[in-house]
Amino acid sequence: MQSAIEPLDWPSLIEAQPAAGLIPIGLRQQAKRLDAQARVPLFRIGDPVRCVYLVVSGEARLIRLARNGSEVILQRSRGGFLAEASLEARSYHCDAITTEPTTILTLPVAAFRAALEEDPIFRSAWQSQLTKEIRKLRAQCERLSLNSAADRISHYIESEGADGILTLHQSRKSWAAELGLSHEALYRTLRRMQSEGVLDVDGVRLATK
Amino acid sequence: MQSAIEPLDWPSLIEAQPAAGLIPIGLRQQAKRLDAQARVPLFRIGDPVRCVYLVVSGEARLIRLARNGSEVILQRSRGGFLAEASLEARSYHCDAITTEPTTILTLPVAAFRAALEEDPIFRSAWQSQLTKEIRKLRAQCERLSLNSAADRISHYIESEGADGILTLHQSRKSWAAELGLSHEALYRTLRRMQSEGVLDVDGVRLATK
DNA sequence: CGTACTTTTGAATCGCATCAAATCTGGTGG
DNA sequence: CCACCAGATTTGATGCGATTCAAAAGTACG
Repeated sequence: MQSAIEPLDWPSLIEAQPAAGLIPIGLRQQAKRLDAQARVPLFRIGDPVRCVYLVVSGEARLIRLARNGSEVILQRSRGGFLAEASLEARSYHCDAITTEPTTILTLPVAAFRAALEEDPIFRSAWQSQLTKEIRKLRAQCERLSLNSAADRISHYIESEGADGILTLHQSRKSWAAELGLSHEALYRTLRRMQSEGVLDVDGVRLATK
Repeated sequence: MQSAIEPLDWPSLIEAQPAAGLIPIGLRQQAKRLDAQARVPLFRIGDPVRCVYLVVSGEARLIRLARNGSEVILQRSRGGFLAEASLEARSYHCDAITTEPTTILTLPVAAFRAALEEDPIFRSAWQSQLTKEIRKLRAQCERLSLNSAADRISHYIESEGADGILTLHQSRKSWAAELGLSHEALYRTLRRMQSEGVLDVDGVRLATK
Protein backbone atom coordinates (compact mmCIF):
# COMPACT_ATOMS: atom_id res chain seq x y z
CA MET A 1 0.00 0.00 0.00
CA GLN A 2 1.33 3.40 -0.92
CA SER A 3 -0.66 5.75 1.24
CA ALA A 4 -3.07 5.74 4.14
CA ILE A 5 -5.55 8.04 5.83
CA GLU A 6 -5.07 8.27 9.55
CA PRO A 7 -6.98 9.98 12.37
CA LEU A 8 -6.00 13.59 13.13
CA ASP A 9 -4.18 14.72 16.23
CA TRP A 10 -4.03 18.50 15.93
CA PRO A 11 -1.64 19.33 18.77
CA SER A 12 1.02 17.05 17.34
CA LEU A 13 0.33 18.18 13.78
CA ILE A 14 0.80 21.79 14.83
CA GLU A 15 3.97 20.93 16.66
CA ALA A 16 5.34 19.29 13.53
CA GLN A 17 4.15 22.08 11.24
CA PRO A 18 3.22 25.44 12.81
CA ALA A 19 1.36 26.54 9.68
CA ALA A 20 -1.31 23.98 10.58
CA GLY A 21 -2.07 26.02 13.67
CA LEU A 22 -3.30 28.90 11.52
CA ILE A 23 -6.05 26.80 9.98
CA PRO A 24 -9.42 27.87 11.40
CA ILE A 25 -11.47 25.35 13.38
CA GLY A 26 -14.17 25.06 10.71
CA LEU A 27 -11.63 24.16 8.06
CA ARG A 28 -9.84 21.74 10.35
CA GLN A 29 -12.92 19.59 10.50
CA GLN A 30 -12.67 19.04 6.78
CA ALA A 31 -8.97 18.29 6.76
CA LYS A 32 -7.75 14.81 6.01
CA ARG A 33 -4.43 13.36 6.91
CA LEU A 34 -2.50 11.53 4.25
CA ASP A 35 0.54 9.41 5.01
CA ALA A 36 2.47 8.55 1.90
CA GLN A 37 5.63 6.61 1.14
CA ALA A 38 8.38 8.02 -1.04
CA ARG A 39 7.63 8.51 -4.75
CA VAL A 40 3.86 8.65 -4.34
CA PRO A 41 2.12 10.92 -6.87
CA LEU A 42 -0.21 13.41 -5.19
CA PHE A 43 -1.66 14.75 -8.42
CA ARG A 44 -0.80 14.90 -12.07
CA ILE A 45 -0.88 17.64 -14.65
CA GLY A 46 -4.44 18.14 -15.86
CA ASP A 47 -6.08 16.72 -12.73
CA PRO A 48 -8.89 18.90 -11.36
CA VAL A 49 -7.89 20.87 -8.26
CA ARG A 50 -9.84 19.40 -5.35
CA CYS A 51 -7.75 20.24 -2.33
CA VAL A 52 -4.88 22.27 -0.98
CA TYR A 53 -1.88 20.32 0.30
CA LEU A 54 -0.01 21.16 3.48
CA VAL A 55 3.18 19.20 4.00
CA VAL A 56 3.46 18.39 7.72
CA SER A 57 6.61 16.31 7.60
CA GLY A 58 8.75 14.81 4.89
CA GLU A 59 8.88 16.38 1.44
CA ALA A 60 6.69 16.91 -1.60
CA ARG A 61 7.65 18.42 -4.93
CA LEU A 62 6.14 20.01 -7.95
CA ILE A 63 7.84 18.70 -11.04
CA ARG A 64 7.50 18.96 -14.76
CA LEU A 65 9.17 16.93 -17.44
CA ALA A 66 11.18 18.88 -19.98
CA ARG A 67 10.94 17.84 -23.60
CA ASN A 68 14.31 16.12 -23.43
CA GLY A 69 12.95 13.96 -20.61
CA SER A 70 14.85 15.60 -17.78
CA GLU A 71 12.94 16.55 -14.67
CA VAL A 72 12.56 20.18 -13.61
CA ILE A 73 11.85 20.92 -9.96
CA LEU A 74 9.29 23.74 -9.70
CA GLN A 75 8.80 23.62 -5.94
CA ARG A 76 10.25 21.65 -3.09
CA SER A 77 8.16 21.87 0.05
CA ARG A 78 9.47 20.55 3.35
CA GLY A 79 6.83 21.70 5.78
CA GLY A 80 4.37 24.25 4.45
CA PHE A 81 1.95 24.51 1.58
CA LEU A 82 2.42 22.96 -1.82
CA ALA A 83 1.25 24.43 -5.11
CA GLU A 84 -0.21 27.60 -3.60
CA ALA A 85 -1.17 28.86 -7.05
CA SER A 86 -3.48 25.88 -7.57
CA LEU A 87 -6.02 27.59 -5.30
CA GLU A 88 -6.89 29.82 -8.24
CA ALA A 89 -6.76 27.18 -10.95
CA ARG A 90 -9.22 24.64 -12.26
CA SER A 91 -6.63 21.99 -12.94
CA TYR A 92 -2.98 21.42 -12.13
CA HIS A 93 -0.22 22.69 -14.37
CA CYS A 94 2.36 20.21 -13.16
CA ASP A 95 2.86 16.95 -11.29
CA ALA A 96 3.31 16.55 -7.55
CA ILE A 97 5.13 13.71 -5.86
CA THR A 98 6.58 12.81 -2.48
CA THR A 99 10.31 12.18 -2.32
CA GLU A 100 10.40 10.47 1.07
CA PRO A 101 7.83 9.15 3.57
CA THR A 102 5.63 12.17 4.06
CA THR A 103 2.65 13.31 6.12
CA ILE A 104 0.27 15.70 4.44
CA LEU A 105 -2.93 17.52 5.34
CA THR A 106 -5.41 17.90 2.53
CA LEU A 107 -7.96 20.72 2.69
CA PRO A 108 -10.91 20.94 0.27
CA VAL A 109 -10.49 24.03 -1.93
CA ALA A 110 -14.05 25.32 -1.51
CA ALA A 111 -13.80 25.25 2.26
CA PHE A 112 -10.31 26.73 2.01
CA ARG A 113 -11.55 29.68 -0.03
CA ALA A 114 -14.47 30.18 2.34
CA ALA A 115 -12.11 30.18 5.33
CA LEU A 116 -9.95 32.84 3.65
CA GLU A 117 -13.03 35.03 3.23
CA GLU A 118 -14.15 34.64 6.81
CA ASP A 119 -11.01 34.51 8.92
CA PRO A 120 -8.79 37.62 8.85
CA ILE A 121 -5.92 35.93 10.66
CA PHE A 122 -5.88 32.94 8.36
CA ARG A 123 -6.13 35.26 5.38
CA SER A 124 -3.22 37.33 6.51
CA ALA A 125 -1.15 34.22 7.10
CA TRP A 126 -2.00 32.97 3.63
CA GLN A 127 -0.95 36.26 2.07
CA SER A 128 2.36 36.07 3.92
CA GLN A 129 2.76 32.57 2.63
CA LEU A 130 2.24 33.69 -0.97
CA THR A 131 4.64 36.55 -0.50
CA LYS A 132 7.28 34.29 0.97
CA GLU A 133 6.93 31.96 -1.97
CA ILE A 134 7.42 34.86 -4.37
CA ARG A 135 10.62 35.84 -2.61
CA LYS A 136 11.86 32.29 -2.65
CA LEU A 137 11.14 31.99 -6.35
CA ARG A 138 12.91 35.25 -7.12
CA ALA A 139 15.95 33.97 -5.27
CA GLN A 140 15.77 30.78 -7.31
CA CYS A 141 15.56 32.75 -10.57
CA GLU A 142 18.47 34.89 -9.52
CA ARG A 143 20.46 31.76 -8.74
CA LEU A 144 19.65 30.09 -12.05
CA SER A 145 20.79 33.25 -13.82
CA LEU A 146 24.30 32.71 -12.50
CA ASN A 147 26.24 30.74 -15.04
CA SER A 148 28.90 29.07 -12.99
CA ALA A 149 28.26 26.07 -10.78
CA ALA A 150 30.32 27.55 -7.95
CA ASP A 151 28.28 30.76 -7.96
CA ARG A 152 25.01 28.84 -7.77
CA ILE A 153 26.27 26.76 -4.88
CA SER A 154 27.45 29.82 -2.96
CA HIS A 155 24.20 31.62 -3.68
CA TYR A 156 22.18 28.66 -2.44
CA ILE A 157 24.13 28.44 0.79
CA GLU A 158 23.84 32.17 1.34
CA SER A 159 20.11 32.38 0.68
CA GLU A 160 18.87 29.05 2.02
CA GLY A 161 21.31 28.57 4.85
CA ALA A 162 21.92 30.64 7.96
CA ASP A 163 25.11 32.64 8.46
CA GLY A 164 26.80 30.89 5.58
CA ILE A 165 26.03 27.44 6.96
CA LEU A 166 23.60 25.10 5.29
CA THR A 167 22.33 21.68 6.27
CA LEU A 168 21.36 19.83 3.13
CA HIS A 169 17.99 18.07 3.38
CA GLN A 170 18.23 16.11 0.16
CA SER A 171 20.61 13.99 -1.85
CA ARG A 172 23.27 15.85 -3.76
CA LYS A 173 21.91 14.43 -6.93
CA SER A 174 18.54 16.06 -6.42
CA TRP A 175 20.20 19.22 -5.16
CA ALA A 176 21.98 19.31 -8.49
CA ALA A 177 18.61 19.21 -10.26
CA GLU A 178 17.39 22.08 -8.10
CA LEU A 179 20.50 24.06 -8.98
CA GLY A 180 19.95 23.36 -12.66
CA LEU A 181 23.21 21.41 -12.89
CA SER A 182 24.17 17.88 -13.81
CA HIS A 183 25.03 15.88 -10.70
CA GLU A 184 28.56 15.31 -11.97
CA ALA A 185 29.15 19.04 -12.24
CA LEU A 186 27.91 19.52 -8.69
CA TYR A 187 30.17 16.80 -7.25
CA ARG A 188 33.19 18.11 -9.04
CA THR A 189 32.55 21.72 -8.16
CA LEU A 190 31.99 20.92 -4.48
CA ARG A 191 35.29 19.10 -4.42
CA ARG A 192 37.10 21.86 -6.21
CA MET A 193 35.64 24.55 -3.95
CA GLN A 194 36.72 22.55 -0.93
CA SER A 195 40.24 22.05 -2.23
CA GLU A 196 40.40 25.77 -2.99
CA GLY A 197 39.34 26.49 0.58
CA VAL A 198 36.21 28.37 -0.46
CA LEU A 199 33.86 25.83 1.05
CA ASP A 200 33.79 23.54 4.04
CA VAL A 201 32.02 20.27 3.30
CA ASP A 202 31.20 17.90 6.13
CA GLY A 203 28.50 15.40 5.24
CA VAL A 204 25.25 17.31 4.91
CA ARG A 205 26.77 20.42 6.48
CA LEU A 206 28.10 23.00 4.06
CA ALA A 207 29.78 26.23 5.10
CA THR A 208 31.21 29.07 3.05
CA LYS A 209 34.51 30.48 4.19
CA MET B 1 14.05 66.91 -14.75
CA GLN B 2 13.69 63.18 -14.45
CA SER B 3 10.23 62.75 -13.02
CA ALA B 4 7.06 64.67 -12.28
CA ILE B 5 3.89 64.41 -10.25
CA GLU B 6 0.77 65.06 -12.27
CA PRO B 7 -2.92 65.26 -11.42
CA LEU B 8 -4.91 62.03 -11.47
CA ASP B 9 -7.52 61.16 -14.07
CA TRP B 10 -8.92 57.82 -12.93
CA PRO B 11 -10.99 56.88 -15.96
CA SER B 12 -7.99 57.16 -18.26
CA LEU B 13 -5.70 55.49 -15.72
CA ILE B 14 -8.09 52.55 -15.51
CA GLU B 15 -8.31 52.36 -19.24
CA ALA B 16 -4.54 52.20 -19.48
CA GLN B 17 -4.20 49.73 -16.62
CA PRO B 18 -7.34 47.81 -15.53
CA ALA B 19 -5.74 46.79 -12.24
CA ALA B 20 -6.11 50.42 -11.17
CA GLY B 21 -9.87 49.97 -11.30
CA LEU B 22 -9.72 47.50 -8.44
CA ILE B 23 -8.27 50.06 -6.07
CA PRO B 24 -10.93 51.10 -3.53
CA ILE B 25 -12.03 54.74 -3.45
CA GLY B 26 -10.43 55.41 -0.08
CA LEU B 27 -7.05 54.24 -1.30
CA ARG B 28 -7.37 56.14 -4.56
CA GLN B 29 -7.41 59.37 -2.68
CA GLN B 30 -3.94 58.62 -1.39
CA ALA B 31 -2.54 57.57 -4.73
CA LYS B 32 0.05 59.70 -6.44
CA ARG B 33 0.92 59.68 -10.06
CA LEU B 34 4.55 59.54 -11.05
CA ASP B 35 5.76 60.15 -14.59
CA ALA B 36 9.31 59.08 -15.08
CA GLN B 37 11.77 59.04 -17.97
CA ALA B 38 13.75 55.95 -18.88
CA ARG B 39 16.44 54.78 -16.44
CA VAL B 40 14.94 56.52 -13.41
CA PRO B 41 15.53 54.65 -10.13
CA LEU B 42 12.29 54.13 -8.15
CA PHE B 43 13.99 52.72 -5.08
CA ARG B 44 17.25 51.11 -4.11
CA ILE B 45 18.14 48.07 -2.08
CA GLY B 46 17.91 48.91 1.61
CA ASP B 47 15.44 51.78 1.17
CA PRO B 48 12.48 51.65 3.56
CA VAL B 49 9.26 50.48 1.92
CA ARG B 50 6.92 53.46 1.81
CA CYS B 51 4.58 52.68 -1.05
CA VAL B 52 3.38 50.08 -3.47
CA TYR B 53 4.05 50.72 -7.16
CA LEU B 54 1.53 50.11 -9.90
CA VAL B 55 2.89 50.46 -13.41
CA VAL B 56 0.20 52.10 -15.55
CA SER B 57 2.16 52.38 -18.78
CA GLY B 58 5.76 51.85 -19.81
CA GLU B 59 7.98 49.45 -17.92
CA ALA B 60 9.67 49.10 -14.54
CA ARG B 61 12.08 46.41 -13.40
CA LEU B 62 13.46 44.87 -10.28
CA ILE B 63 17.14 44.26 -10.71
CA ARG B 64 20.05 43.09 -8.66
CA LEU B 65 23.72 43.24 -9.48
CA ALA B 66 25.54 39.92 -9.43
CA ARG B 67 28.99 39.81 -7.90
CA ASN B 68 30.61 39.77 -11.33
CA GLY B 69 28.82 43.04 -12.10
CA SER B 70 26.25 41.64 -14.50
CA GLU B 71 22.64 42.65 -14.01
CA VAL B 72 19.99 40.09 -13.09
CA ILE B 73 16.37 40.91 -13.90
CA LEU B 74 14.14 39.79 -11.02
CA GLN B 75 10.89 41.23 -12.34
CA ARG B 76 9.80 43.06 -15.44
CA SER B 77 6.46 44.77 -15.03
CA ARG B 78 4.67 46.26 -18.01
CA GLY B 79 1.34 47.21 -16.54
CA GLY B 80 0.58 45.80 -13.10
CA PHE B 81 2.17 45.84 -9.70
CA LEU B 82 5.87 45.92 -9.02
CA ALA B 83 7.63 44.22 -6.12
CA GLU B 84 4.50 42.69 -4.62
CA ALA B 85 6.55 41.05 -1.89
CA SER B 86 7.68 44.44 -0.62
CA LEU B 87 4.27 44.84 1.02
CA GLU B 88 5.47 42.49 3.75
CA ALA B 89 8.98 43.85 4.06
CA ARG B 90 10.55 46.71 5.97
CA SER B 91 13.06 47.56 3.30
CA TYR B 92 13.70 46.63 -0.31
CA HIS B 93 15.80 43.62 -1.23
CA CYS B 94 16.65 44.87 -4.70
CA ASP B 95 16.71 47.95 -6.94
CA ALA B 96 13.87 49.19 -9.13
CA ILE B 97 14.27 51.24 -12.26
CA THR B 98 12.26 52.32 -15.28
CA THR B 99 13.50 51.22 -18.69
CA GLU B 100 11.42 53.61 -20.80
CA PRO B 101 9.18 56.64 -20.15
CA THR B 102 6.76 55.24 -17.61
CA THR B 103 3.65 56.26 -15.70
CA ILE B 104 3.30 54.85 -12.21
CA LEU B 105 0.78 55.05 -9.38
CA THR B 106 2.25 55.03 -5.90
CA LEU B 107 0.09 53.87 -2.99
CA PRO B 108 1.20 54.31 0.64
CA VAL B 109 1.74 50.87 2.22
CA ALA B 110 -0.22 51.53 5.40
CA ALA B 111 -3.30 52.60 3.48
CA PHE B 112 -2.76 49.70 1.09
CA ARG B 113 -2.73 47.17 3.94
CA ALA B 114 -5.81 48.77 5.47
CA ALA B 115 -7.64 48.59 2.15
CA LEU B 116 -6.80 44.89 1.89
CA GLU B 117 -8.34 44.32 5.31
CA GLU B 118 -11.49 46.22 4.53
CA ASP B 119 -12.31 45.54 0.92
CA PRO B 120 -13.03 41.89 0.01
CA ILE B 121 -12.95 42.53 -3.73
CA PHE B 122 -9.65 44.34 -3.63
CA ARG B 123 -8.26 41.63 -1.38
CA SER B 124 -9.32 38.91 -3.72
CA ALA B 125 -7.81 40.74 -6.66
CA TRP B 126 -4.55 41.16 -4.76
CA GLN B 127 -4.42 37.46 -3.96
CA SER B 128 -4.96 36.67 -7.63
CA GLN B 129 -2.16 39.03 -8.44
CA LEU B 130 0.21 37.27 -6.03
CA THR B 131 -0.80 33.91 -7.42
CA LYS B 132 -0.26 35.03 -10.98
CA GLU B 133 3.18 36.28 -10.05
CA ILE B 134 4.02 32.90 -8.52
CA ARG B 135 3.02 31.15 -11.70
CA LYS B 136 5.03 33.54 -13.79
CA LEU B 137 8.09 33.02 -11.62
CA ARG B 138 7.74 29.24 -11.78
CA ALA B 139 7.65 29.49 -15.56
CA GLN B 140 10.78 31.63 -15.44
CA CYS B 141 12.55 29.11 -13.21
CA GLU B 142 11.53 26.29 -15.49
CA ARG B 143 12.87 28.24 -18.45
CA LEU B 144 16.20 29.01 -16.78
CA SER B 145 16.55 25.31 -15.99
CA LEU B 146 16.70 24.55 -19.69
CA ASN B 147 20.30 24.54 -20.77
CA SER B 148 20.10 25.33 -24.43
CA ALA B 149 19.46 28.79 -25.80
CA ALA B 150 16.97 27.47 -28.36
CA ASP B 151 14.91 25.71 -25.68
CA ARG B 152 14.71 28.88 -23.59
CA ILE B 153 13.60 30.91 -26.57
CA SER B 154 10.90 28.40 -27.52
CA HIS B 155 9.75 28.14 -23.92
CA TYR B 156 9.50 31.92 -23.68
CA ILE B 157 7.44 32.20 -26.84
CA GLU B 158 5.17 29.37 -25.73
CA SER B 159 4.59 30.70 -22.24
CA GLU B 160 4.62 34.47 -22.80
CA GLY B 161 3.17 34.61 -26.27
CA ALA B 162 -0.23 33.54 -27.56
CA ASP B 163 -0.64 30.55 -29.86
CA GLY B 164 3.06 30.38 -30.52
CA ILE B 165 3.26 34.02 -31.52
CA LEU B 166 5.06 36.60 -29.43
CA THR B 167 5.44 40.34 -29.82
CA LEU B 168 8.63 41.39 -28.14
CA HIS B 169 8.29 44.49 -25.96
CA GLN B 170 11.97 45.05 -25.29
CA SER B 171 15.30 45.13 -27.02
CA ARG B 172 16.83 41.76 -27.85
CA LYS B 173 19.74 42.64 -25.69
CA SER B 174 17.60 42.96 -22.59
CA TRP B 175 15.56 39.93 -23.62
CA ALA B 176 18.84 38.03 -23.58
CA ALA B 177 19.39 39.11 -19.99
CA GLU B 178 15.90 37.94 -19.08
CA LEU B 179 16.63 34.58 -20.69
CA GLY B 180 19.90 34.31 -18.79
CA LEU B 181 21.91 34.38 -22.02
CA SER B 182 24.58 36.62 -23.48
CA HIS B 183 23.14 38.84 -26.18
CA GLU B 184 25.48 37.30 -28.75
CA ALA B 185 24.16 33.83 -27.99
CA LEU B 186 20.60 35.08 -28.41
CA TYR B 187 21.30 36.75 -31.77
CA ARG B 188 23.08 33.72 -33.11
CA THR B 189 20.48 31.27 -31.88
CA LEU B 190 17.61 33.30 -33.32
CA ARG B 191 19.33 33.34 -36.67
CA ARG B 192 20.08 29.64 -36.53
CA MET B 193 16.51 28.76 -35.55
CA GLN B 194 15.22 30.84 -38.41
CA SER B 195 17.54 29.25 -40.94
CA GLU B 196 16.51 25.84 -39.62
CA GLY B 197 12.88 26.81 -40.13
CA VAL B 198 11.99 26.36 -36.45
CA LEU B 199 11.22 30.01 -35.93
CA ASP B 200 9.76 32.87 -37.89
CA VAL B 201 11.39 36.21 -37.05
CA ASP B 202 9.86 39.43 -38.33
CA GLY B 203 10.97 42.49 -36.42
CA VAL B 204 9.45 42.25 -32.95
CA ARG B 205 7.12 39.44 -34.00
CA LEU B 206 8.35 35.93 -33.28
CA ALA B 207 6.47 32.77 -34.18
CA THR B 208 7.29 29.12 -33.64
CA LYS B 209 6.60 26.80 -36.54
C1' DC C 1 23.11 -10.76 0.15
C1' DG C 2 21.28 -8.78 -3.72
C1' DT C 3 19.28 -4.72 -5.77
C1' DA C 4 18.60 0.02 -6.59
C1' DC C 5 20.37 4.28 -6.09
C1' DT C 6 23.86 7.63 -4.98
C1' DT C 7 28.46 9.12 -5.15
C1' DT C 8 32.63 9.50 -7.51
C1' DT C 9 36.05 9.72 -11.27
C1' DG C 10 37.39 9.84 -16.25
C1' DA C 11 37.30 11.31 -21.05
C1' DA C 12 35.27 13.54 -24.98
C1' DT C 13 32.34 16.88 -26.83
C1' DC C 14 29.63 20.85 -27.42
C1' DG C 15 27.54 25.20 -26.48
C1' DC C 16 27.85 29.37 -24.36
C1' DA C 17 30.54 33.30 -22.48
C1' DT C 18 33.86 36.39 -23.54
C1' DC C 19 36.60 39.59 -26.03
C1' DA C 20 36.89 42.26 -30.28
C1' DA C 21 35.29 44.86 -33.82
C1' DA C 22 32.23 46.43 -37.52
C1' DT C 23 27.69 47.98 -38.76
C1' DC C 24 23.33 49.81 -37.97
C1' DT C 25 19.90 52.65 -35.51
C1' DG C 26 17.59 56.44 -33.33
C1' DG C 27 18.02 60.62 -31.26
C1' DT C 28 20.54 65.29 -30.31
C1' DG C 29 22.40 69.43 -31.33
C1' DG C 30 24.80 72.42 -34.50
C1' DC D 1 19.97 68.69 -43.09
C1' DC D 2 24.02 66.72 -41.50
C1' DA D 3 27.47 65.35 -38.03
C1' DC D 4 27.79 62.96 -34.15
C1' DC D 5 27.02 59.91 -30.36
C1' DA D 6 25.24 56.15 -27.52
C1' DG D 7 23.35 52.08 -27.70
C1' DA D 8 21.74 47.96 -30.19
C1' DT D 9 22.71 44.57 -33.56
C1' DT D 10 25.68 41.52 -35.92
C1' DT D 11 29.72 38.61 -37.03
C1' DG D 12 34.15 36.36 -35.85
C1' DA D 13 37.52 33.81 -33.01
C1' DT D 14 38.82 31.64 -28.77
C1' DG D 15 38.60 29.21 -24.39
C1' DC D 16 36.34 27.41 -20.59
C1' DG D 17 33.05 25.00 -18.22
C1' DA D 18 29.19 22.21 -18.20
C1' DT D 19 26.93 18.26 -20.37
C1' DT D 20 27.13 13.77 -21.74
C1' DC D 21 28.41 9.02 -21.83
C1' DA D 22 30.76 5.45 -19.25
C1' DA D 23 31.97 2.92 -15.48
C1' DA D 24 33.43 1.89 -10.77
C1' DA D 25 32.78 2.22 -5.92
C1' DG D 26 29.95 3.19 -2.03
C1' DT D 27 25.50 2.92 0.55
C1' DA D 28 20.80 1.93 2.13
C1' DC D 29 17.28 -1.21 2.40
C1' DG D 30 14.39 -5.26 2.11
